[in-house]
Amino acid sequence: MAPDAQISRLRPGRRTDIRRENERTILDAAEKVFAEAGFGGATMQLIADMAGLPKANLHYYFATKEDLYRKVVQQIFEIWLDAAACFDNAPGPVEGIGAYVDAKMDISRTYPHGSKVWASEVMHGAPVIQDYLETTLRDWTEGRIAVIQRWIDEGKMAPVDPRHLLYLLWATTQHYADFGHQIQTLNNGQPLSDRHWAEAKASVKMIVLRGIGAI
Amino acid sequence: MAPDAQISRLRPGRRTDIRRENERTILDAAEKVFAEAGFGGATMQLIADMAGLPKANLHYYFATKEDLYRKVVQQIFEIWLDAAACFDNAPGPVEGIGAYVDAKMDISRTYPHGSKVWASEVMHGAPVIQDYLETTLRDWTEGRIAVIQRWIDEGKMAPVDPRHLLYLLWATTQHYADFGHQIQTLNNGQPLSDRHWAEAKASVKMIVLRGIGAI
DNA sequence: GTCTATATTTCGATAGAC
DNA sequence: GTCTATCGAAATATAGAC
Repeated sequence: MAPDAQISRLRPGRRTDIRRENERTILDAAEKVFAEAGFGGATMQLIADMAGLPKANLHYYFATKEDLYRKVVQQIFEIWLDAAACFDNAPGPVEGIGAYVDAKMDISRTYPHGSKVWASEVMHGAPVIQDYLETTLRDWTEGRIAVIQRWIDEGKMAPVDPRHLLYLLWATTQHYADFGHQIQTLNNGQPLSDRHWAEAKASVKMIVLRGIGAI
Repeated sequence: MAPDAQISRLRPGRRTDIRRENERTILDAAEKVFAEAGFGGATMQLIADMAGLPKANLHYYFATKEDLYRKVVQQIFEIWLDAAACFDNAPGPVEGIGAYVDAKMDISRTYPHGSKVWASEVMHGAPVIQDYLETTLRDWTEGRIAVIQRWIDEGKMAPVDPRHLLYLLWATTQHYADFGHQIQTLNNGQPLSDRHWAEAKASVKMIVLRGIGAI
């Protein structure tokens, strides 16, 4: 009897664990390669090498290159949605938008690859996740616009267009991930330090919160 | 004698005109295809079809796919540099930054493809134009930081970090080009109208100029 | 300077032994 | 579940007639 079969009987969840582990390894490698090369520039061979697996194994876990790509895009989108919780239930813009900027900036630092894959997908016309834009993202946006409008009506901030304020927040926070290479080059080739990131967060919050008349 | 040779002798500049015309046609087509498909996703065949020329002609005017791509990236970079003129010689941030936002927003509307190609190039680590980042862009940035710092010292605006202010301006203005598809989707699938663009400009300028304490 | 035909390479995907 | 070998399609680039 093969050793694998023995272990499989001793630990019934082993087979599922292997699947989950390998899928995680492949997804992480894919996120990096898709971000660095784009969908067209990425090759299954590159992803396989990055994951340390034979190319055929990728096709065993993900039927096609597009399936794998779709999973990568979904990941970053869910991370952003989760981070938006701090936006709601906030008493006013200082707390709500301040916390949202902090969360988005942390994500840009932690998941720069995912942010780039999303940006690339949208830039190319969202061929894979157009339905997300039209349903989940649209609903989320309308909900946050309502919150901002309420703050305006309550006199907690100046009457700026909530939609363009959201665009400014998305653009600025994601810029630190998507254009991270440019920022690093302008920082003498060095990655931003903890202090740099803290300054970036503070600068963005200062300009935005004062810009909307909240402080 | 072939008709071409006749014309060539009657109008000595004809041959150069044909070259310039064809190069322009190919560059325009390439900009669009590179923006929509990325470098890896773009094919010489797609660009040739878009330009209405046989694929072999592209290789006659541009030796390789990468040569053609490099020219496209250089184009948008020069357009942005030209637009920065309004930044200098301005008496203060209201005029200088206000004009810069207007100019960058106009470019985002007029050259959305070029902006996307640039974004894609930087996101992938600037493999082709890294030297531009380290020379021209770095010099340009340092110069504008000095201008902003002078405005701060003269009490014309609040003491915000000039570097992060520039990043916010770049991110926000280019967002309307790079994420134009997302913005259009959130605008009920309709492109932004003249009125929409005017509102976007006004919103950005209002938030930024008030955010830096200039108004 | 133009264009058809093709050489050469590379990629996504699969077959089939283990 | 793993991995080697390979197929068929598609891409870049070029050769050579016109």
